[in-house]
Amino acid sequence: MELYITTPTDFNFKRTALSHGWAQLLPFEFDQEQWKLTRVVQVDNRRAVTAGITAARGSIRVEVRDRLGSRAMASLTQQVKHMLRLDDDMSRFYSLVDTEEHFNWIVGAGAGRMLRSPTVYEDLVKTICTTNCSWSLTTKMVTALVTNLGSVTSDKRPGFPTPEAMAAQSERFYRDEIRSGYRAPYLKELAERVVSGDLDVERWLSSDLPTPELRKEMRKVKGVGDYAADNLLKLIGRYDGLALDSWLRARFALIHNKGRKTADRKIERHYARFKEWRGLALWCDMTHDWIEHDE
DNA sequence: GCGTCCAGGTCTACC
DNA sequence: GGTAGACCTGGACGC
Repeated sequence: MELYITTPTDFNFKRTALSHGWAQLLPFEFDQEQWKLTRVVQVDNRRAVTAGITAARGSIRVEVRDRLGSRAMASLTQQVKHMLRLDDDMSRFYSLVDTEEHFNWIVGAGAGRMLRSPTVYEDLVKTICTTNCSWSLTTKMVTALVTNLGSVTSDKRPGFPTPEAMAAQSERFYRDEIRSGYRAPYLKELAERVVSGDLDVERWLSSDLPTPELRKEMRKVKGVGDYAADNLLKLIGRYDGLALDSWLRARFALIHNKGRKTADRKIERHYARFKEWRGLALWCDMTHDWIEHDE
């Protein structure tokens, strides 16, 4: 069965799907030939389904092979909208960048929506798996988590593991099977805190806390430092932080400083005029050429 | 094939 | 508040 979700006029499916590396991490998969995003989605407590997501005229087409009831369909719709950020209001960001020659392509391209997972928990685990390692190791860790612990759909695709499934594993499991190294105790502790109710990371999405305070909350999670917290803030829709990592620093140096190493403060000054949108302005600036032809 | 070096963020101890 | 060293893995490199 299939469903169609109307998209905002400024939405660009390609730019969103490939906004950052998340589409390469299970249980996301991206087929660049067909421009199809595949994602395993947990539609209720018992069932996960595979959703094939493609762009249609003025909407998103979501295809599932399973028959779903109305509640499961509503859950699927809500999660797809969340992942693609269809409810995000980009108008303030667009009005800010539209006045600048170097940035106004963002408006025309409909860029700026960063793909995210259905849950903050998944984004948090994945972010921890991006720290202090190569992208190939991140991919290995996430693949191992999903294939070892994810519940399986009717077409045998594993979803992202629940906090309960992760909390039930030993630290040794995370070291030996997931290859997460020193992150092993962090991942186990995080899952245990979420299961016990000590930590409710989903509430970060609707938190009233000012961003610096929320950032402090995030940094209390073991394994979450400056970069990881800023990255998570971006994924929940707060773009005050730049989330500078080695790739971004090198990329900025290449584009704006003739390849010379650049101090973080100089990068911060470069985007300061975008105020609470500076992290998004930076990200769009650095990924402009990821899509050859915008539509 | 083996050993060594290095990159990559965060944590902890220390000043 | 700032800094140094440890943490751990995989890739690059030299032998």
